[in-house]
Amino acid sequence: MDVKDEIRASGKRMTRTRRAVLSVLERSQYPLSPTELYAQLKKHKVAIDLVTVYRNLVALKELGLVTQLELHQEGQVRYEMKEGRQHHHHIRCKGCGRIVDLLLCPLKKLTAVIEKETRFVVGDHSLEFSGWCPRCQ
Amino acid sequence: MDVKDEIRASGKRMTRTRRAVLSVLERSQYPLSPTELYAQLKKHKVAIDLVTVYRNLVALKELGLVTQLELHQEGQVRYEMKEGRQHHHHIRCKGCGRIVDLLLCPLKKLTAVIEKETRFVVGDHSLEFSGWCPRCQ
DNA sequence: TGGTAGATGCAATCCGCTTGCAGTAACGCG
DNA sequence: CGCGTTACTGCAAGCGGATTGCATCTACCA
Repeated sequence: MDVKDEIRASGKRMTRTRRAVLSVLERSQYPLSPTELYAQLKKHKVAIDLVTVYRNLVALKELGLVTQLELHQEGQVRYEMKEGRQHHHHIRCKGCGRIVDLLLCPLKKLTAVIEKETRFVVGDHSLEFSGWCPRCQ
Repeated sequence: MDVKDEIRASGKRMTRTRRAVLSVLERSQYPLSPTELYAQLKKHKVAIDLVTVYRNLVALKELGLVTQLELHQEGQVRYEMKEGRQHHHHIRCKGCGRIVDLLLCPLKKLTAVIEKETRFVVGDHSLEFSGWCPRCQ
């Protein structure tokens, strides 16, 4: 089942703007904020309103096609395609803002420990690093 | 050196409102958002403006007396007293919003791995869990 | 190809947080 | 103890990210 079918199957529609939003997200090397995504769309001459970008991101998140993340002390959210990529975290440079994927997650074992200790049922976790990238050091 | 001396030593002053802000933070069992802190102060009949709460939190953070944290998907920051407490993380209930301390941090070793892998110099990290507390399950 | 319900654009609004500025008060010094 | 410096406060206004209401448009299936 491709993306269009997945969207249709949920009763949503594959529109011109939705296609454009997906296309920019797919091409991006790093997670985009709604504003950055909007800017990209404008650069590609796509006629779209910022509100529509927000609403599409919500819809795609509900469908499980994109992941929403909040980087440490950024004060805004970011989105990236989920599509086949495994669970991972990020590190962000305090100098230039560059964001890099971390392909590790040390938290699987930890979840069991936490559930035992707190009697919570653990759902999500958020783990983000910040620091200084090679160029900004 | 007590809190008042620390404040004075940095050229700042121990004012009526700052004392009140510290007092509420010291008594709280969990990290408070600026708005929650403001509400507490009002409840205790302290005459203070929300802006002053914000400015005091910034000042206390600069002094290293309080820690600012951002819980996963909350869209606001929280503050807690640092005072003698060791580095820790939190878990928040998606049902009732209750916040509980986790007295562990599995990330000391991980930092070295990340620095080697990415060539970043790792500064801060943020690790927050959410889930369902015993009562809300 | 027409009907209908999801999607869009625009304007307005919300909410957390910050800034500018004039007036107030903490506190070290004489 | 009172004075002056300067940090602090309150009020109003502003800002940026995100959301909502509503009239209009359009995807898409019968």
